[in-house]
Amino acid sequence: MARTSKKEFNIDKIYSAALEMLADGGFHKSPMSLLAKRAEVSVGTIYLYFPSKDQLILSLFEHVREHMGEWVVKDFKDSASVPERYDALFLNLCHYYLENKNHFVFMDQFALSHYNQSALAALSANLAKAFLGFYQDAIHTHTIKNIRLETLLSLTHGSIISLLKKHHMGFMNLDEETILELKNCVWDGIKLT
Amino acid sequence: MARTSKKEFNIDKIYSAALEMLADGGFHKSPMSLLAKRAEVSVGTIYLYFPSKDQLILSLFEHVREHMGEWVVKDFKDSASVPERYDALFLNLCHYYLENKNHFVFMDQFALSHYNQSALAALSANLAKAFLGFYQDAIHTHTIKNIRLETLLSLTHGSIISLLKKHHMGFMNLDEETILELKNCVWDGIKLT
Amino acid sequence: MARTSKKEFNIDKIYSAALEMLADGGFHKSPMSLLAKRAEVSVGTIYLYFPSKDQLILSLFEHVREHMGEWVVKDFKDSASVPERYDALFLNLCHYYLENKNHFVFMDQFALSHYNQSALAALSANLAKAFLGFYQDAIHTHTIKNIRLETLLSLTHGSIISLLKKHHMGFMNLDEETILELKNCVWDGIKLT
Amino acid sequence: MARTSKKEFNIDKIYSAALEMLADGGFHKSPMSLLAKRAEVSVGTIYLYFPSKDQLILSLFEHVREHMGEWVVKDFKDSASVPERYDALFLNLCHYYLENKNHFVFMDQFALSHYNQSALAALSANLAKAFLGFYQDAIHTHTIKNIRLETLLSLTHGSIISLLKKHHMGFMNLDEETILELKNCVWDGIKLT
DNA sequence: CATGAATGAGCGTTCATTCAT
DNA sequence: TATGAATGAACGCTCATTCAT
Repeated sequence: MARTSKKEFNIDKIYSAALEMLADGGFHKSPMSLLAKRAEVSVGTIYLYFPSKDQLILSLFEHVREHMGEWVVKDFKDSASVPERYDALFLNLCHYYLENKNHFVFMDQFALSHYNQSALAALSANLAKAFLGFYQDAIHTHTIKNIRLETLLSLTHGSIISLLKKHHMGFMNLDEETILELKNCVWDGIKLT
Repeated sequence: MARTSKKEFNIDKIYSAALEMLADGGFHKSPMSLLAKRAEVSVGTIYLYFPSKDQLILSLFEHVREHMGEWVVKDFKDSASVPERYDALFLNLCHYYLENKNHFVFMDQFALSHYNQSALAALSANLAKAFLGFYQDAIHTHTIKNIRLETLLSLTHGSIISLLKKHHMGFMNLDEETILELKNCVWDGIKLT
Repeated sequence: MARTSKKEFNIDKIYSAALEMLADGGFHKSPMSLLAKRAEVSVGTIYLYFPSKDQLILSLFEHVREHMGEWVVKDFKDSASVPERYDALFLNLCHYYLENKNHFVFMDQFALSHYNQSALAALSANLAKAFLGFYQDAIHTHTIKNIRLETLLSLTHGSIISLLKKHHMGFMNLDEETILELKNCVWDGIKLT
Repeated sequence: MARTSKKEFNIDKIYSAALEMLADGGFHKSPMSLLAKRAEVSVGTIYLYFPSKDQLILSLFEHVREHMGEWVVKDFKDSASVPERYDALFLNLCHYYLENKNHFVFMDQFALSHYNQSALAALSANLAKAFLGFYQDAIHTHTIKNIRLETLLSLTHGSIISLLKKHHMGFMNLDEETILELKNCVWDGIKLT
């Protein structure tokens, strides 16, 4: 227990420090030595838990993906109506990215660039399942247009990410009203009559 | 004149080589020595024209922005109707990104991360003017909803970029039909009645 | 007693593992952590018995020297004739090195480079005594030429080591016939008519 | 010419410094940074000429082998008698190793260990040719015993190396008389009648 | 103007050694 | 005693930048 706690504690410190550091300075300007300093462990300790910097990034990606997946589908009910599920997914995603700036910046810059493998790969199993469930029901019940999955994902995720980037980069202040504005526009864009 | 031509010729070779190289391997794996080799100039020559690698990236960003601005508003008429102008902007943007993979990858990975300064900064004066003109007319004539500029930009650019990323990363093949699908959805999302 | 046994048992395991490891990969590629794993003890345990890696090598050298000394002069009789003693020393040495590859590689690569101190230091007290006894008798009885001790040692040991290196490195297969060939040549080279 | 000279000058400085450094401290304790300091060039410069530390060692081995090969067969005449050629090879080899301590230590510790490939690989083409020519003539004219090539090489090289190691490690002082003593013993060991 | 050899700070990674348990 | 997680100095190597030619 003490062992496990210590190990998990260290890994958590490393993850947190990595997210902060990468949000601060990007992949370059983020040497392992600085990460060690920020995480308050030695460089050697990082290599005790991760075989390389690349693997650390990969593990961090999976860590964030899981964290995001759990958070976003919290209170999400498969039995809810399509519009309710759309609202839940859209708003939860926005709020998650809004409240977890470091996660957002990391996912945007690293995970979604060359570590990623497919369109849905950035979503955890939970989240992908919720999204696909919503999508199939919505199409099947003629609630939304029968468009390609990629189009739908780009419409929602793409616009959300774009808006949050503006917010986190300080070009604008993203308030709840604007979030709803975007959500309604996207909904109007995909709904059937 | 001959001098100027030589200089401009070299700078063009450097820009082209940089875009290729960065699309190939990202910012790391792109040393100045390799750029020099690809551009068929010496390292020293690059430093004659650009004071540092960072400044080169910045200049490249402006170069691409201008190029894109000129291309996208080609044949664009301020006097056309709002829907026509929407179609022109949307489709031109899509086609430009589709046919200029290196520009897209560069703008997405580099320009929009550290180097950018404001929401519209990624658009050239030409393009920003065309977009704002369209936007004001569209609002004023009650053709589209009166939403924030940022929301509108994220809806269009954000979803376009998201979809093109999927295409250029090889997760999907983006055909004309899908482009139209996206364009229509976005339009349905922003149009008034 | 049980304590001592445990300690000696551990030290033996460490020595064996070290010889294997060093023969496998040389001094580099032989971290203490790997040694600990191979010896099935913890790193800390090794440092209980040896103050440093260098000291461990030194102790290992002495261990091997003693082992070799005991083995080579087994059945060696000071009362035997000079040629008989020559044969015994020469052949025993060859067979020892032949059958103990790890010892040979270690003595050749490590012990004889930095850690050694004198010409005879590589020989255990036993072996040095046997060799010097043979040498003095042989000179005194005019059985061999009156040459310098170092010349004699280099003739025998040097050529034996050279041949065994070829064998253990896989450049040749050292059979009994070749050993005898070498032994006879050396003998012809040092004997007095 | 100036370019070539500068390059060759640097490479020579690197080779010399490497030989000194390796003789001083072995492969470990010989970091590239120290080599750079000793060679009075920067680390980067070394990597300009050699792709890696291992390749540098390999190139150095070939450099020394060629140098040795040229030196040892200087004044060597294929037409000389077998005993004359034996004397020349034996004594030249001894004198070369005697006067080039760093070369000797390097060849003994590195080249002959795991960078080497075969029994004759440590000899340059020149030297190998001279040696094999001598050997074949000597066997064919019944001047020396018909023994395996490896045995012969180990008798000569092995004993020479062993004796020179004692000298260069400071255990003895190798004078001309002792060299002749060894040469004669080996000759007596291999000659026919 | 143009070159590219030379530089050296800085990187990712290893591993001998320590020490809290 | 015995452990092995933790340490950080030191390594091999890269690459943005400079400057003699």
